[in-house]
Amino acid sequence: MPLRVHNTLSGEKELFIPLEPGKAGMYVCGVTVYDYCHIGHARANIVFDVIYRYLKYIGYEVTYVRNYTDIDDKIIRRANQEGVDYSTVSTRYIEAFDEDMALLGLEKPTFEPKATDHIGRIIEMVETLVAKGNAYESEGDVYFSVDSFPEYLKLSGRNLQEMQAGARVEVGEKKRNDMDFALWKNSKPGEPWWESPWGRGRPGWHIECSAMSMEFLGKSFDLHGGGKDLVFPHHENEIAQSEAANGCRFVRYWLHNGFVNINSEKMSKSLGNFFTIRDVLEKYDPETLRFFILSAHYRSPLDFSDRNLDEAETGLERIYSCLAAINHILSSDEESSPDEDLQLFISGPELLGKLDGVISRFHEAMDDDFNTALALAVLFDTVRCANRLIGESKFLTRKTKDLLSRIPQIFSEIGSVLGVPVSDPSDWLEKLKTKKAANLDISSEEIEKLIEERKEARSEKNFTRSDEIRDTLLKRGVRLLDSADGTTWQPSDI
RNA sequence: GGCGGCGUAGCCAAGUGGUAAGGCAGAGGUCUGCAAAACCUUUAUUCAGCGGUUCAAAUCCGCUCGCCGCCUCCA
Repeated sequence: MPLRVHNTLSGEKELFIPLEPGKAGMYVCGVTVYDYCHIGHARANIVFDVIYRYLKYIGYEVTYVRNYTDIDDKIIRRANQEGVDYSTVSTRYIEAFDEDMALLGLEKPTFEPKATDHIGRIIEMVETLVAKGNAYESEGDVYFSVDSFPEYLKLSGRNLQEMQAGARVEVGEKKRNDMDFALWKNSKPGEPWWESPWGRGRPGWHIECSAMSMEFLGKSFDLHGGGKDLVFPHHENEIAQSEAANGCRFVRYWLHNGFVNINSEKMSKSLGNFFTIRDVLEKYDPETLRFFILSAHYRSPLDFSDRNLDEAETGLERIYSCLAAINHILSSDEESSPDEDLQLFISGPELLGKLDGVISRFHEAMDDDFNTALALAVLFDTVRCANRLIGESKFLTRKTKDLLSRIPQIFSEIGSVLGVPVSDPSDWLEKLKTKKAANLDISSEEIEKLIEERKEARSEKNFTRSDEIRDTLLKRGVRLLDSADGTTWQPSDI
């Protein structure tokens, strides 16, 4: 099945046909670097990371550009508050962003341009727009004239007249039309500036993305992504600038991810209801966060809560437990006899059939507008079937092992696209245990001592005492696990 | 007010015309001295409500109710 993507421009899923066969150009609006990133940023970046990886996985040569907007009102305001240069602020948060993305396991885009490295391009573009009559200078500012671009608002499906009638649009005497937006801003005293034909100034908000995408991907390219909240005005304005300046279609497919919500409300800086990526990674593994984000379709809202993260953790643990069990079986040197080797237990054929279909089911899911939730379900389906085979096999034949050995390979292939699961199973499980154990108020020596005492009690059939020890430990957050090999323990809230 | 989206089991979540994926929790079972853990099995005659189109609808159309987003910086 060919790839289909939901295009905001048409509001429908469309067949993905790139400009050049075999190649894909993709631009994603990065962050304005004035603060630490929150989970909403994590979602956007993880979603487009997966899209980038999937495009490569199905054979496209992808050029992926994700910018840093490193000059903007909020950066300047922050710098003024701290009494430092704007670049001190932007540099700090660019580094923080890079660290966060690395922790989340994101692949590096092909290019990560900064707006301030492309001021020349931006000025050229503004000059073109002025020359073509789509923009005008006014007291050192340059504005885009929305009346000069008849298709304005085609992405968000709004109506210009109605928006102008809206009471919330501020009247600016410098503008010819209230809806006109700044391409270039005259810099006030104390603000950073660059020389331009209109005097010293700095770029407006939207123009940097138009200039940088054109620089790296050309006047027209395949995919442009970002959060839903960028549809208007940011992407609408990008379209107006780019198409007016270049006289051709700007972007073929517009992709927008849904928000992360807190109690069904959008997480945002202005509402103050946000968690930074750093906050969350203190409590949860990056793969858990990724798994959580991918468990919903990228366009749907996603409710963020400890409970939902815990559920994601439990789900991922199920996958890793299965993989660990398989690894354990494959590494054991237990041998069966030659005629037993050909046997496969009842679930064998079922698992065989499943395994043959896993990759194509994964493709189907992802080809349908990157349905990662469905893709994850394919993994669970395989896990259940594998567990059943392991459970009912009285002894492990060569044939069983061969069959099971395909699972880690398949999961690793899928993991290379989704970014989960990508860890060594026992390492990941061990890490989870360690994390939980850190909250206990009892030392492992103490626990081991009690386990030893309980072992003696049990050998004497003193079950009253042994159960007492077990209960005591459980109250302190330690769960005992009896097995044929002896007793081990784990934190009880796993 | 304008535009857009959503409403699927206790919870999370796929499915957008052919008779409800998957996960978590719950229940039953295997195992166990008893447990726990693990694993297996199982859990929606029904998709917010009401009408309509159709041989057939959670899926299409209309209306109603509820929630959310954008319209101002925002992933």
